Amino acid sequence: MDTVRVRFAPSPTGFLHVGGARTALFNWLLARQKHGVFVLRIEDTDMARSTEASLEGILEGMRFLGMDWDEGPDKGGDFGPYFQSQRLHLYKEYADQLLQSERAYECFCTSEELNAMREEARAEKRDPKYDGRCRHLSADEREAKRAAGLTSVLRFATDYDGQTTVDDRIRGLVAFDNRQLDDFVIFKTDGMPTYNFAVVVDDALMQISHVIRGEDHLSNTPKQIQIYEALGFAVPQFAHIPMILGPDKTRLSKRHGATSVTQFRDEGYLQEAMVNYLALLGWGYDDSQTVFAPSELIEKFALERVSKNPAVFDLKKLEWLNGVYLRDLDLPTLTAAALPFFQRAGLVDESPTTEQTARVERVLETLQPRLKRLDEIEVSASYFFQDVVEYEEKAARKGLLKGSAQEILTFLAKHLNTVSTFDEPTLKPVFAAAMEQFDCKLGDVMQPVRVAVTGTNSSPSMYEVLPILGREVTVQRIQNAVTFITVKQEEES
RNA sequence: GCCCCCAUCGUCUAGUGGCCUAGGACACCGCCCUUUCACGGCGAAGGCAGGGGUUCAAAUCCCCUUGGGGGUACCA
Repeated sequence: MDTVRVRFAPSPTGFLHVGGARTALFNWLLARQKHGVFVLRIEDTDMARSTEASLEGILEGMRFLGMDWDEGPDKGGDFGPYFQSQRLHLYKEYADQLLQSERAYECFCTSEELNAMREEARAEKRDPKYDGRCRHLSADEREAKRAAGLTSVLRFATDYDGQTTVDDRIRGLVAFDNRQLDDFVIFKTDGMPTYNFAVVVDDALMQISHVIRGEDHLSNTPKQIQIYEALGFAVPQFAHIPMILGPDKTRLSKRHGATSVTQFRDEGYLQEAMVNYLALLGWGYDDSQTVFAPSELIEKFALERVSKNPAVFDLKKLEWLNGVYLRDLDLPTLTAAALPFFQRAGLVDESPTTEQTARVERVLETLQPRLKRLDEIEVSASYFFQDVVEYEEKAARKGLLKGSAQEILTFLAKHLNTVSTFDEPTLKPVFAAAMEQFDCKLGDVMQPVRVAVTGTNSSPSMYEVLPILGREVTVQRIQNAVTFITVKQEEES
């Protein structure tokens, strides 16, 4: 079998978004599974919108997801260059070939003319297509227009007879009537080729075997097939994968919140979780499995199993999956992944000491079962590193300003000061004593302590939290809470 | 407008004519575990868009309607 050569061809006009990443992923998975080649090609022919920053963002996103490319920027390869802006001579060459064979022609129409043409067509309820008026200009007429200083574009001389059929790996045979097409532009006045032309020249020259891309490209495929044929190129296999939608069922965009891959990384999503979730968007394996490690995806991915219908991006499921992967991490790995988030939150120094790192590790051990995103750390781990300066209103009301909380805390502050070590075996008797003394349930003594030391009413077990904080801090925070209660009570009366 | 694609629980999906009284996962709800919050366990609720065919038999095949998405650029 021939080598599988696939490509991801983003245009550097924004960040790598979820949709693009999913397209890249399907290409990458196929390449890796078939021991083929994954090409990254930058489609930067839109001079006005392409930026260097976007390119960097896209590469960063690709790296974050672990999708390495065999040919492309930073890598080179035998089919370069991999920036369309550097392949102009190639597009020129093939455009000339079309000119020679009269499958392309110069068009001198201005945009005003074109607009008028479309308006008129609409008014007469005809399709707003280019009418081919420059197609049969004589050599003399073209010369005259050039002499008059008119600029021109190159248009493809479309074949209007019959149908063009796309043989799609996912959708089967899709037929288009050629009369639907028009003589589309292949070279712009700015000297750049248009997408529909450049993509064909590149995919053919780069010997791409499978063109896997979003369904939004399906309707343009017949145009491209006509170019392949006019140029005598072999037509690759096509696979148009479904779109990704927002919760409102419209195409996913910034309006729907985070859609940039690097933003997800910054919010504390793991590479594996992200890749797993993206794979699930439009692909499924069987009736039982949803968690797939990257290596498993490479093994099990199949174009045949890609769904035909658009998928709604479900942040909740991504979060759940991220939690699954977070819980699966061993402590050193989790610590390495989470440290930047502690630093960003100002909980530890930029160059943490070994004691700090050890503490972070201990904290993570207790937090791990409830972690969904790493950026939650800023909130859920703060009390391990910083004083509790205020209590959540609800937590204070239910945990401190109720029942005998003040007496219980006073009792605890006194007795916790006497225990030798500070761990579950030594702590337990103290809480038991408090329960007996105040004739109450364990929760009645734990909740006040929890609020006192964390400021909230949700945290890991006190038997885990207290040893990490140590006796001094614990007792201090309990005393602070007692003072707080006293002040509140005075305010009341 | 015209063309193309699509249509199973709220969401992602399994299902390729009988195995379907339609399976799983997330979310939701309830219960258990429990010092809170999570985690975990158990359970409930929830779907074949509608209408016609074909067939002994249809979620599965065909047609229509409806709905959604995409294309129709000198964007990609």
